[in-house]
Amino acid sequence: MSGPCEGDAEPCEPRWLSIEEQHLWLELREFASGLPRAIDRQLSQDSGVSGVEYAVLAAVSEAPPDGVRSGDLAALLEWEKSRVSHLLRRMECKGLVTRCAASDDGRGQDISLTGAGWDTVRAAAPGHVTLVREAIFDPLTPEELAQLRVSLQKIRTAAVEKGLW
Amino acid sequence: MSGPCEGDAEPCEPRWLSIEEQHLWLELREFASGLPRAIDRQLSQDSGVSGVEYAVLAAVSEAPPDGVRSGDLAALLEWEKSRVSHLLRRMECKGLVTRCAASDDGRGQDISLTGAGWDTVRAAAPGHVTLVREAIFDPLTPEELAQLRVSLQKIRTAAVEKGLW
DNA sequence: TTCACGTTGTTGACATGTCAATTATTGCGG
DNA sequence: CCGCAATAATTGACATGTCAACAACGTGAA
Repeated sequence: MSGPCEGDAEPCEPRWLSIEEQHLWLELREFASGLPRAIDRQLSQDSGVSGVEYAVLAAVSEAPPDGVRSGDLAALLEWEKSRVSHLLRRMECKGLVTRCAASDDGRGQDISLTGAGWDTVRAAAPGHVTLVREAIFDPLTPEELAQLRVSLQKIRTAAVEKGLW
Repeated sequence: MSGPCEGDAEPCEPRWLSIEEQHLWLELREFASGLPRAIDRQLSQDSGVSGVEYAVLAAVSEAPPDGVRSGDLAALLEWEKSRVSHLLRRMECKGLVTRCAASDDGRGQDISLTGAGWDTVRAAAPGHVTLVREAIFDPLTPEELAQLRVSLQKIRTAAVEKGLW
């Protein structure tokens, strides 16, 4: 990241990262890969579900009781529709969710939690919240938390505006 | 995350997340999944390499010219050894890196960049740095950047201490 | 030397994600 | 009613990551 054309003459337009910037950048990448990994480990060890499975269970559990559309789930989670579809099929095989044809739209599928699905979220939620609290909220002061949220929002907003993200 | 046992009587030990906390948590997860995705898109569109491939190319390019050990690479990137191994095999097939038996240790493999590998990093680096700058460093003030790094470090340190991460 | 053990790295089976079709249905203009 | 573009979701091929087993090599003590 210090730039493989440091000494070049011609197109040295890009402003390479300083040492400080490199450190922050490294920290960000380790965070982005480490956080999902930590969540995954805790959930699979303690509750037998992966992080993505828990995300679906949690999302469906907070939806109206008559079920959610697969597409809405994909939009909510910001995932590919096919990813949701594959995952739902596997979760249906495990008996965590059910898919039944939507009443109003013949194309749609209404997703709901099974009894086992509810049991699993309820069993997994406390440990998950505890992990999140210990890892994120406890180590930082309220001011730091507020600032963190602002910074992340700025980053994401800027990226969306520029077509990245 | 608001807690699926809100009204329970017995084991309501976990401190559920407030609305504010839920928002930050959502922002963090979207960040953790969106950042790698943005990097991946930019790199594959502009340079024909995936984000992970670029990470390896960059890491090897900054190593001593006689090559790096596969294990050191895995440690540096905080990846599984087998992940590095699989990826290196694919990158060798594409002609980006070479693996030759280490001179001192018969088990080791010294990884080096091929000419095409060097060409690829050099071509990809400017666009990559520009993306990082536009997405991360430009939208935030120096104070915000410094605070961001501190916060991320605190989070990671605390998580490592507690055996999470 | 020799043998047990730790280290280095690879492999294969499997879980998961992405992308490009494909299917089925809806809604709408003619 | 018919045709046809848009929508909802699935499917299959493929890329990638994980995990556990394995093979090959080094190291040190008996």
